Amino acid sequence: MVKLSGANARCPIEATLDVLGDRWSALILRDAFYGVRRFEGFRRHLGISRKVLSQRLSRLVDSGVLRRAPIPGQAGQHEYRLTPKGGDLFPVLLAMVRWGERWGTSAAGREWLRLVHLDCGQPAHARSVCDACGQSLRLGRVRALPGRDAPPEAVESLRRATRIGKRQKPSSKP
Amino acid sequence: MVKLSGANARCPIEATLDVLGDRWSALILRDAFYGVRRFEGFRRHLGISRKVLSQRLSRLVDSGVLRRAPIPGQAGQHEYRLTPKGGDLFPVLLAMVRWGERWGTSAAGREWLRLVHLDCGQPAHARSVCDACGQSLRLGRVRALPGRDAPPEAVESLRRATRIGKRQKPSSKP
DNA sequence: ATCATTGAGTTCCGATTAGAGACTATATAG
DNA sequence: CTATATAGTCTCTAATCGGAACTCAATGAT
Repeated sequence: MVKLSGANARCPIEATLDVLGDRWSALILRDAFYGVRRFEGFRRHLGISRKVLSQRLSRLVDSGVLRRAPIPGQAGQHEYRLTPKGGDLFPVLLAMVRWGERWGTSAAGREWLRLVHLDCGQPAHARSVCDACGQSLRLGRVRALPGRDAPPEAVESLRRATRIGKRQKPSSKP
Repeated sequence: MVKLSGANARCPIEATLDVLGDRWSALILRDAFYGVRRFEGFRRHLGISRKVLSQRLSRLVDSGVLRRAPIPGQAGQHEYRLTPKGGDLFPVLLAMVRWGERWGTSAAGREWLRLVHLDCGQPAHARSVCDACGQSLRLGRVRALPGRDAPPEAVESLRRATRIGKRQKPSSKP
């Protein structure tokens, strides 16, 4: 929808937003996780216009998260299925479910969706843990630093963005 | 941006998308996690127009994920800070980072961002685990079912959406 | 005291995009 | 042969976006 801004072009969050950053695309993927596969299925469940659905599906296919495959017995019909790349968005959706259940305006306290973890049979509430130590990743305990491949202008741009308002004297007496 | 569709009005993912479903809002929150707090900081780092930034910040404040507070020494100036509700979106962002690092077009294999987990000192890569049993939540191992409070029309709507194309005979001989 | 600058917006304008709905094309059921 | 279902495309209008200019208050510099 919007092209990437230069300095942040490789930011992994923006890369994800290229796929999920549009409301309809996110909802289509949610429906795909629910098991919807057909054009008319998405259209009816989402109440989206055909034009926009067509555009979004094409984009999702182009970006490799959905695959369009003809249905064998049904000539002229096809289905949209998650690729491995698309399936890997599942944790993002799970995190959204968790937040929505906790904080969503009309969702709070209600069980709209029941996720069952087949491995343990319990309701599955997603928790984000550190890959390395297994502890929960909480906001204050994670420090975001520029990575090895962060372009200098991105680092500089962020540094300036966090420094607004702290007016240092540009020159005292030399 | 878009109002919720009736049958899914309480879906927790849609509740989350009310906040994160717009690209700019998501990027503003990302910057907030990076530590950006001021209007001009967001504007400069994101390259967003003042008008849209103003609208988005107002919306994020209205929805309770950011708090607008005056800066003591600096009359007329204020900063936008994450509320607890906003800070709780962190896992969603972490999941996006993870996906972007794995699959993002230009991000794959590059370390643009380095997240350090202060509790263990290692690079923090988020993993989604089941709250109950602690195992990783993988797509095929989680079944999504309608919850206790799912309105019947939502269940019915989804059922129909996943049944498209399986033409059953509507009536055999009575 | 005055002038320039910065922060934080608002307003206006032209260009995009979205959505509603009509229209098309193909396949199958009866 | 006709009606219906799937999967789109096309057109038209309404909303939204980005850009630039404008406002307004508070500093900082001269």
